[in-house]
Amino acid sequence: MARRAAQTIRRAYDLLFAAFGPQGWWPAETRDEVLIGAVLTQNTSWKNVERAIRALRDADRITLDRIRRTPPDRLATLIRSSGTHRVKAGRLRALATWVEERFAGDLDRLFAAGLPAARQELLRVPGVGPETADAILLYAGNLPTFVVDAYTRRVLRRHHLIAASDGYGAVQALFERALPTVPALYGEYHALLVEVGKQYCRKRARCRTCPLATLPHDPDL
DNA sequence: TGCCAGGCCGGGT
DNA sequence: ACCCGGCATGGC
Repeated sequence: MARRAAQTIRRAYDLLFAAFGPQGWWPAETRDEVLIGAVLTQNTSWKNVERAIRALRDADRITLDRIRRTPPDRLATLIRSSGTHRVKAGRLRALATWVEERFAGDLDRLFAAGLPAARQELLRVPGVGPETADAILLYAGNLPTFVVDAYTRRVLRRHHLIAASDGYGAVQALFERALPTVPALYGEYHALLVEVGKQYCRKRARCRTCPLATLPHDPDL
């Protein structure tokens, strides 16, 4: 039961890693960029986020400190390609302001609190939900918290490892019980799930040739 | 050509 | 405690 699910989770990692190799996530050059990208990619394809990141970089505003001091309208215009840009401009400013005021702009102070304290604090920032918080903690802070996103759910659902009604915490706990507590492993696994989701879960027909097709699954889920 | 993407929030039941 | 609409651009 739970034992079997854990084995499947570990087996799936091996299959995905064999198929795709190391992903080297998060795609960012600095820790600030991880936080920025984590907000920008909310319900948005990474492709559109890349444009926004590029615009921020070209405008020399790709740090939390510069974002905090950019007028909301100006910021919204720069990140327009990421969709829901006025909402995200506000969220970026809220996050940047919070890091400055609460930690004097030093992310080390946030991450030094460790889990679960840093997570609980992050979740109080408006615009930061569970996935965004976990992405920040894992990829910028190197803290072992598993990131659960829409692809993760879809893949696990398809392989009967979760129920449709399972919440974020339940899915996360499944991974964290099945795997050794290693941030690099969590990070690699999440990236692999996104990759397999993008390539094989969008169209039902592709499901057949997915690296995970040898595991029990249902393409209709 | 609609539908959806690496969510989150607020209001209504 | 769930459920739903809003946010919004660009790609397939």
